[in-house]
Amino acid sequence: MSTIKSLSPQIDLPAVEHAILSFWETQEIFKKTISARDGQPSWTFYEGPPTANGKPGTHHIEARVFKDLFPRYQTMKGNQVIRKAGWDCHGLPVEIAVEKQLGFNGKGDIEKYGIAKFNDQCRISVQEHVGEFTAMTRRMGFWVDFDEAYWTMSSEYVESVWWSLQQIWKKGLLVQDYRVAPYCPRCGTGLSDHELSQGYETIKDQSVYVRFPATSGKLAELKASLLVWTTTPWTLVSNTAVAVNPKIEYQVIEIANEDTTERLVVATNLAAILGEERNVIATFMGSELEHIKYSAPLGFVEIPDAHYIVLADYVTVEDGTGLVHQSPAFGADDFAVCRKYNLPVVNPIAPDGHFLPEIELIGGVFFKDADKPLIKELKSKGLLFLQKQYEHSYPHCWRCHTALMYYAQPSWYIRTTAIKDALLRENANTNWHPETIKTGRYGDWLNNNIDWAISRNRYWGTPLPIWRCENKHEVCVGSLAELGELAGTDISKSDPHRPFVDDITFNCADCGQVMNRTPEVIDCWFDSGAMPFAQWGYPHKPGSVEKFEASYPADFIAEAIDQTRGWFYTLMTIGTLVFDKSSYDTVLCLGHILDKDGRKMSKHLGNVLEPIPLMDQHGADAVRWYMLAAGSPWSARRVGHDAISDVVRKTLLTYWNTVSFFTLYAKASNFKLSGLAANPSTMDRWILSELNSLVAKVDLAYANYDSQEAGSLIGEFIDDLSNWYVRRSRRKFWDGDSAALNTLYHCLKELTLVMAPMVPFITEHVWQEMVRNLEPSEFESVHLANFPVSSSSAIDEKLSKSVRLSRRLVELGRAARAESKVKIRQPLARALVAASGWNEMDTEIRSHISDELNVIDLDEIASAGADLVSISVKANFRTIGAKFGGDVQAIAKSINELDHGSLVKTLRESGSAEIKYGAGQSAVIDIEDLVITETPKQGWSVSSHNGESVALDLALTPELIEAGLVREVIRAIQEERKQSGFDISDRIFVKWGASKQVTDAITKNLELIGEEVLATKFENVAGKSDDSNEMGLWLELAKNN
RNA sequence: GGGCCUUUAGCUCAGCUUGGUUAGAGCGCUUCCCUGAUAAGGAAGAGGUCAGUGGUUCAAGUCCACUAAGGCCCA
Repeated sequence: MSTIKSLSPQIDLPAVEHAILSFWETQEIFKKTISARDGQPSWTFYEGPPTANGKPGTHHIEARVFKDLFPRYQTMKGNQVIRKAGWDCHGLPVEIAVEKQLGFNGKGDIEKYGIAKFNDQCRISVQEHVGEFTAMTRRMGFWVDFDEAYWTMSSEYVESVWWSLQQIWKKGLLVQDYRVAPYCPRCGTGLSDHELSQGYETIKDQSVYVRFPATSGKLAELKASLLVWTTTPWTLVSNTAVAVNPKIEYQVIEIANEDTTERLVVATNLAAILGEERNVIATFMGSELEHIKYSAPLGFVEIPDAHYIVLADYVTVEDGTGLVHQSPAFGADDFAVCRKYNLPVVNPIAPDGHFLPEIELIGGVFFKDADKPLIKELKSKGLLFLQKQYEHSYPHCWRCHTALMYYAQPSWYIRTTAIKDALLRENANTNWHPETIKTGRYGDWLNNNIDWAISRNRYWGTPLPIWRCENKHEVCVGSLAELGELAGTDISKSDPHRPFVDDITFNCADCGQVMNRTPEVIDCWFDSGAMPFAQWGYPHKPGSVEKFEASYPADFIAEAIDQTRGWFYTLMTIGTLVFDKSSYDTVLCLGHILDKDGRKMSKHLGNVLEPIPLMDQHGADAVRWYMLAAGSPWSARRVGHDAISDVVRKTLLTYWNTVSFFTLYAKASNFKLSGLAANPSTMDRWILSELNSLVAKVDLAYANYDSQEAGSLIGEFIDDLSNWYVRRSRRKFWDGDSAALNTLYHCLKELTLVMAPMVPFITEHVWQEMVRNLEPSEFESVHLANFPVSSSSAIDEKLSKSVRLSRRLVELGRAARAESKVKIRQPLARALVAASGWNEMDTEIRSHISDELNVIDLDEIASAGADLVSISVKANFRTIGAKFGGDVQAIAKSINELDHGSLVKTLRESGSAEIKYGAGQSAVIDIEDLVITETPKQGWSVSSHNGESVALDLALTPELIEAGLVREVIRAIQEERKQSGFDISDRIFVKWGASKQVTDAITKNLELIGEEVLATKFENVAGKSDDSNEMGLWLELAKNN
């Protein structure tokens, strides 16, 4: 039998965590948690790969904490949980980081530098940042297998992605089309809608109201000008038409303009913008205006056969003028409308976002910068009617923050609209947390689904594996081997990236022409969405088919809410496209992490909390607990030092100190582990009941992915254990009571197991230092152990209720004490209690109340005699309301007017009473319909709440006063013991002196005092006293072992 | 412009599903108490128009409608 280690209450959590980290590492605990479950059911989790394009931030901890908790829990429940790390390597974010590093400014620079060299730099950059993510991940205790990590840039991953694209292509769902799409002129690429959704920013633009003089038809006869509103003046250069809604009414209105008058055409509902003084000259329906010509606002570009009114249903009268300027190259609606009228698509802007150099005035100017000179030009031409600042949210590139333009361009699409029904079906089968996302944010998104624009005109990404000849014959390739076969060379060891793959050509099987690869790479969101199969190199890599099939779909994924249209979408969509089945069952959708003032963390604001320093200051456990249990995981949460140190003080240290307390007394009494007592005391039964219900409830909470509930249950139990069970059982621990120590040990051990998935470090420390110290044969690590099983027979609801009542009564008694100004150390003769449930209360529980309140007797208030007690009652609205509905107020009034004492007497004797109220009505009530408050009439200090009262008898006798003095003396000696740093089991020699009254009290009670303070020898030193305390008590202590 | 979320003490948040007459907790502050583990624990106090308006109801922080502010998502 090993001796028990006494653990200091002082603990340096971060230091302990570092020790635990190396223990896990050297003993390979993580690997063992997986190999120990060989042959057990598997529980699948997919790691959403972080984009390795920058430093990890505190917000990265959030999702990773959840991604760690549930796998740890499932492992303890006996499942095998494979956790493969992953890295999202491709895409614009990486390219942009490298561009910045190399001082580039656009695609031209990259091509000059060379795509091969550029992509090498991207590869290097990814590897650098992966190191920082690994360090953070390791420090926070997120167990994920880095050795087997998948990299989206690896050949096997790219080939797997190619295979899936080929599947989609074979179904006819991967096609090229021309469309107006959001386009970043700086990055030179289109953006997908889910990328777009990340970059809206509220900006102020100049909106302009411009006159387009009509040149034909009725409007020309009336000498009217169309009044057109736009928030993008730069698109006026390529104005092609003006759209009106055929079903909306328009007016020609004459207004005074300085010395003259002018006539303008606007929608009737929007005429107010022309001011109060206006004359309506004519009224037309939009449909009557079709084909009326107008003179183009700026004549910078030739647009033949254009500049007339077209009809479009999408035009509204919500803002502007009801006349919408059309520039088909820069708006999806415009494009569709102009195509219908066979109008030309004229685009004066180069792919780099600058106006073509030959254009007058604004040639070579960046599109956004052209607004100012164009407005000036319109003004000087007398076309500008009104200019107004307009605040709106406008899409920006999610990485480089350049304002996007809608731009007609060839693009590859995945026809996700074709599988919309399947997506809705899969979503319906998905378990969302929180539930509202399923039909809300995400469901809406699916319902309004549009095709996925998947191609990017960039460099560092999975190349689109499509080869075409000049006759537009197409081949989609599914692997390097397949490509090699077509090209007639072995390229299985080649890099599948640009530029090498671009060089591979072969002849078309149909027409014999040379086939070249289409130059685009794909949206990197496709890469990450393909991870369920691509992480295994499916289906090319040997063994991948089995691994994939065993792990699809995932039981569980978790990310922050911004992934609803990112990873959550691509994962589900690719799964459904390729396998007709979504790739996950349960998804946890977390709120964002904000700074302590509720702002986003960003470098500009300087409010970023660096994750590793944060964890080294407070401990990773504290940060984890905060993320999991403080506030709702679904809503945005504020993180600051105060909130986290609160977790340490309140939860972690209280837990640790209870452990430390146990070891201290276990050691002092040579504790032997002997299991739970056959006949436990009431207090032991109570805490074991609480423990078993804790285990059951936490088990359920974890199974439901509710870490907040688990945290609050654990927090309550720690409080019960430390601040009631231990506090109330202290004397038993001093006495080395084996049953109590065994109970406490059992509670701490199971608590440790229950907490282990949330706070893996401190629980491992307790496991090693306490559990394995007492039970060397226990599991090597707490994380290899099994989750405890709740015994329902140990749960005693009545007892639990009774103890809760006793704690409320103690609270009331303390309040009464404070009120009366009689210190708790001064014993009182008795207290009277009124509370329903009092009669059923166990004597042991009652004794805790009298102990806590330091009263000798505790009685039911009724025993004080009716004449000493005053009774007041209030209607219990909840029950009376349910029975009598609308009459409740009248009944309450009648109850109030009755004699309360006799009403309660009647109810207690006969069980019911008739209340007359209103105009001769009556109601029969029972005792439950009243809230009864009983208080002694005088000479008592009383405190009541919700019908429960505690009254203290304040009368003091000489005996009580003496007992009070003795307790003061004991307390003073204890304090002195503590100051002197004696061990808790040291026996002492007390030299003392005091005032006359106190000397008498001490002399009479030497034996009692000696027992309490472990004094084996006393000496009253004549003439010694200390005036610094009320008792004049002077003490000198020495060891007397 | 549309949708969703939030708004309760100086601060952070419960409570709202199922309406009930003294609206809670933690942090902070003041005063006090208690202490053979504790960085703890306890009591009292100050601090609330439960964002606003209207409605339903005997009764609204809670249900309904509208409004405002903030946030998120979308156009």
